[in-house]
Amino acid sequence: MVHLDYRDARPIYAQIVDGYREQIASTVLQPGEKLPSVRELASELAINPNTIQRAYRQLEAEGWIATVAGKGCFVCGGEKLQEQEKGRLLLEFDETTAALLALGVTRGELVWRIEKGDKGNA
Amino acid sequence: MVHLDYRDARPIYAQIVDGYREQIASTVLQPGEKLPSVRELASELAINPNTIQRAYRQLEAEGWIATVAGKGCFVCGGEKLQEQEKGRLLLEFDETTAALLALGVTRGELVWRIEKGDKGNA
Amino acid sequence: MVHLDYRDARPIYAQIVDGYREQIASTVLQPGEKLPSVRELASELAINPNTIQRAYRQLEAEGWIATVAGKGCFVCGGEKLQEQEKGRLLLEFDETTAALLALGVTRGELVWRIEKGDKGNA
Amino acid sequence: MVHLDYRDARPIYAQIVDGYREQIASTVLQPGEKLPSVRELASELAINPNTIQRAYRQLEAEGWIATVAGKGCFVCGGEKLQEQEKGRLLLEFDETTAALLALGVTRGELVWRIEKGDKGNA
DNA sequence: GTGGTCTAGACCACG
DNA sequence: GTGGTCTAGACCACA
Repeated sequence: MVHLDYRDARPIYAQIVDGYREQIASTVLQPGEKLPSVRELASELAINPNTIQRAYRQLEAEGWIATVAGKGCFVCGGEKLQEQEKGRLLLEFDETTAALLALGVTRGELVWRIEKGDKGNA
Repeated sequence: MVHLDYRDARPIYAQIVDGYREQIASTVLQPGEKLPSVRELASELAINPNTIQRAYRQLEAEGWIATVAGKGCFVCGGEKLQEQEKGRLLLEFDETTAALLALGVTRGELVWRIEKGDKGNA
Repeated sequence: MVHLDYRDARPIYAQIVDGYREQIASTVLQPGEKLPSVRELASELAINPNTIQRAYRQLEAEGWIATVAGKGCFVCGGEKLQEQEKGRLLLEFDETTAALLALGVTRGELVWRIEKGDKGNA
Repeated sequence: MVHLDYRDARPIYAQIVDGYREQIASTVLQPGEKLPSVRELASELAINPNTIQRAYRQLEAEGWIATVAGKGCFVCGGEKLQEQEKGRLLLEFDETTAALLALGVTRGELVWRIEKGDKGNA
């Protein structure tokens, strides 16, 4: 499922796209898995089916999912996409790191923040 | 100065806000320093003065600058704001880190990316 | 609705902000209630939609309302905001009280002014 | 003296006017007392003499001070003005009280806030 | 000269 | 139809 926030600056359809993109990229949703149908998700989120459809259309255009007429939408097995997403995130990682260093945060503190989750996340 | 990218999804005024926020947060712009006047920056960037004014208004609302009518806009000396910004960046750092780990990037690689700049920035 | 006074020193947008802030703080406007649309209010008050939009933007920045693009602006359920507003008013109350005492008004008279409305408001 | 705050929304001259008005109304400055000269105050506050002059002009127009050419500016003995100011403050007091009651503050708490300063201020 | 306000009207994204 | 952005240009108060 996806979490909607009406106070978020992003339009609803974009929140859905972002939500699924992240879940697919991180393999929370496995390749081949079926997404909820347009009507189903629309009624669950209490929003217009058109909005869902637009989100699915974009996810398909980006290659994250494939829609099979009459059957539903399924997660693609996209290694290339994961690579692309990884590249984007690494860039963001480097930028954030640089900004934090400029603010006086030490490399040691950043390393510590990476290591600290070690116990909980395997 | 600030770099505008018309292909960027963010509206112009937001690009200006983000640009100056970053420069102030990283002390590239020192407290007390004067920002270009509304009209000046507008003509340099070839956009409407209203757009600049909107950006400056938001920077003031966020506490980054103080605007003195008839004199100009000046960078605030904001330790508190830097703390705030640092918190925001650390949050982003953690989120990006989590997403990368979920994608199979190892902690070691992230740590390496942090250390690698060590020679250049000391 | 909001009352505009062109003889007021405050700019129009500020009068609108103050008017709605007061109504929301005093729960005359209940959380979830919809504010008039930008164009609607603009035509009712016979002023430019941009001016309304600026007022709404500020109300949102202060956390009083949430605006949903394409749907409208809605009053937030803000207990925290009411607390904030209460603090602001108490400060103003103390300052006014101090000034009146300095002018020779007795504490008894001020207390009387507070009690006098007792019949009407329970 | 008067306290200036460049981050205050009010223009500088207005801050000066408000500051002196308050001090005269509360008899911190006694009738007949001499105000600092335009040049003197201007250099103390490190602002343009024109700004001081404008403030003094307005204070004179409102009847709080009288300027004697070649001698200086002096506080008027203005009972009528104090009455006027008292009326304005009482109105503000009533409005603030009403707003606080609407927010659920009890009359008892307001009365307490009035009485509490009783020891310190005689 | 500075910033602040406001108008008039355009175009866009969203639902 | 909704709000969001931007332009063009006016007038004002202030320093």
